[in-house]
Amino acid sequence: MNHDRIISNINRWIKLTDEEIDFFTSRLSHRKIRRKQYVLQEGDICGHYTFVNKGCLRLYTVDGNGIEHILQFAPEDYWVADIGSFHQEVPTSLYIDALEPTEILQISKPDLISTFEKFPAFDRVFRIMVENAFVGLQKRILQNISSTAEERYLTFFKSYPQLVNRLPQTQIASYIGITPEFLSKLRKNLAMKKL
Amino acid sequence: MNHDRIISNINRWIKLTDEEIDFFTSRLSHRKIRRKQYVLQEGDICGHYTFVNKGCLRLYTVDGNGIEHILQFAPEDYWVADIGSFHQEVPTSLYIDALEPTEILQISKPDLISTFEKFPAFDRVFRIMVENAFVGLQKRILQNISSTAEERYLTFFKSYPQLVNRLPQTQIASYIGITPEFLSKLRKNLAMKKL
DNA sequence: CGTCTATTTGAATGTACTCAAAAGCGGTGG
DNA sequence: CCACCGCTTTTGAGTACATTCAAATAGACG
Repeated sequence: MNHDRIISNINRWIKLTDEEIDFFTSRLSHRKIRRKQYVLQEGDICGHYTFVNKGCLRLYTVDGNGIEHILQFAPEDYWVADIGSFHQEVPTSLYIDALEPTEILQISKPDLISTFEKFPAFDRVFRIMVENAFVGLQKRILQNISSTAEERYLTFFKSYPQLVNRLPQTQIASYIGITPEFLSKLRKNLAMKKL
Repeated sequence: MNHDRIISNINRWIKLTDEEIDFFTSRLSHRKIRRKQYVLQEGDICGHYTFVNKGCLRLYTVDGNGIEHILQFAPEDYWVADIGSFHQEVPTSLYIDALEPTEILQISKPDLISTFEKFPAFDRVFRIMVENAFVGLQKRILQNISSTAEERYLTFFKSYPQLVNRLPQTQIASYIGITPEFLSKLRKNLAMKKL
């Protein structure tokens, strides 16, 4: 399996030694996920950090009315996990599944812990990764509490241009927190404004 | 200055040695902040992690219409910083100020970096702290995209019971993303339901 | 080709906001 | 101790934003 993508992903934050890279990549397992196949289901304990090499996953909940609410899309070069379930080893209330045929690399919790113990640089790598994700979530919360649905859609459009024409609109609606019907109407309005 | 609170805050995640604790606490600076005084202003580079020993801070933005949107309340035992501005050393778009007379402990970026270099355990401490904050933000996003204002208020009520009667309602409204007028109406409805 | 899902459209409804004004409340100075 | 000031909270009417439900249309996949 080719580890170029995950290595350059990590090297973006910290320059690692060959020894560190070899140790880490030797712990990775490779999996192919079919469309709609689950990587994590409600009730499971999240036992891996998952890196997407190809394809696209999503992280979401299902509420009491059966409506899905998407927390994160994870296309190529993204990490995904239920961090709370992973670290505290409690059952997750989230799902991860594939929106497309997807190839992933995973590291298990024991392997990640032993990596932290052996090479503290990885504590730093994962600290920085979470910090960046944290900042992204803060921006999203500000959007949600301060903007209309139209503004949120336009922000999504600018932030993830490669995903807009790749994902079904229902998924995008679920991510920005509106109904698919209303997103359809928003898009119609936007199209009319621009003509 | 008394460091009991911050030490027990950190020991919650990792048991530190006396040497680690002494090194860390010797780098902390103590400040008293008056009500409405700024700890961070838009345009500054966030140069410290701030721990609240007493009182209450808030982290927020001001939008183009002059409306404040609150990202975080930081009462006793909470940490607050603009993590993005801190790590990438870019000007912040956030404000931190005091809702009450407040006492804080701060560690500067150079001191935090040197702490990380000398004692890698602190990489882990701060990784775990950010992970926990991250999980909290995920829950808040799910609330925002899946719930009505009334549900969000009730969740806030359950999550921060000690803050509900301590903060002005305008601040809580700003946190859950509604107008103060509408929060007032919600509370009236809730009071009537329960009688 | 047929089936399943996604998208669009419309009417009716509910949720939340705006603006304006009144009422309540705490602190400060005379 | 009272009167006043500034700020928060409440109230109401009118409006805008977003949802629900139902049905029609369009696309995608096997």
